[in-house]
Amino acid sequence: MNIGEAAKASGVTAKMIRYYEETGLIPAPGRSASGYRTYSHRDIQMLRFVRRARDLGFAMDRITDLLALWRDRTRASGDVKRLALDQVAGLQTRIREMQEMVATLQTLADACAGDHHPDCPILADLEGERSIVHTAAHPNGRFGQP
Amino acid sequence: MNIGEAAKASGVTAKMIRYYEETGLIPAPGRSASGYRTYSHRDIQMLRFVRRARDLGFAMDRITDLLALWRDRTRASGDVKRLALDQVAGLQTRIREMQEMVATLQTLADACAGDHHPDCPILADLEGERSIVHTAAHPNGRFGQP
DNA sequence: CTTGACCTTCCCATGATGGGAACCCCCATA
DNA sequence: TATGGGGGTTCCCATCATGGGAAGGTCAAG
Repeated sequence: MNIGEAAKASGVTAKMIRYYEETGLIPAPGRSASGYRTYSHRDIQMLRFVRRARDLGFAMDRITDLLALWRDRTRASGDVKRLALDQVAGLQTRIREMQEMVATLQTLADACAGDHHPDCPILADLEGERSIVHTAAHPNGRFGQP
Repeated sequence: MNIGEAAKASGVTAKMIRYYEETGLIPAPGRSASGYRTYSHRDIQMLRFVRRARDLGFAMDRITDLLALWRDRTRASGDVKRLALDQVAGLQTRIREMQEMVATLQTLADACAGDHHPDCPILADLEGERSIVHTAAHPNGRFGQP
């Protein structure tokens, strides 16, 4: 299977497949005589695996861990489950942060007439000395991994 | 006010203040004789504004719009409110996506013994032909703006 | 043999942020 | 007055996951 077919079969673009290989997330596949990458059924499984893990919001380094467990026939399912539950916890944290944003925005919007007049509590709050905006610490980048 | 004080007063790092200026989000401030940037009270208000808007998850180009309305004394508060409610809608979409991920992960984790045995429905699902993972289209990047 | 669809590598860009180097400026204190 | 420390300035590089595109090689069908 060439990279294009592998991409179609796995849902990972050819570009991304090469990138994952370059960064060591996945091993380099075999090559045809003319230098084309060739992918086995197992490789497709692996690519699908990565794709799905991404769809669950896992960061790349977590996927590295998941793949290691996937390949390890002597793994403990408890290790996999822990990664999954950690991910749940991380997602829930970010969900909570966004829900706070929604609540704040909704409060501000409720206080705003929303007509043709210029007076606007939303802008007033954003510019002011004191504000209801929860100016939390966002340690990793902005909102976490994805 | 030099950039360091402006940073402290606004909660935006000096690095970010320069970056916002470079990208045109905020206008270039005055300079002292020796080339130091000097910030007025109004500038501090503006930086705080940007900071808070970021804390509410607004993308930079939306903040550009918000700043334009902020400066425009003939704005209609309805325009501001619309931006706020759009942001609420966007956040809610992303929240829903993440809640789906949580639900999927939780389902998989519940099916996993989580013991020392290698058998793991989580890994099995991720690698398999069919999966319960909702492989949605994530058009903008991964999970939307921030 | 040509054509078009594929593959290869290489470089560049994104958005928001941080790190750091090399250099300049200002003020207080010895 | 000299010096030191804590500012400031610009410039470059890195991140993370992804896409775009150029320049050139390969393959299969017509």
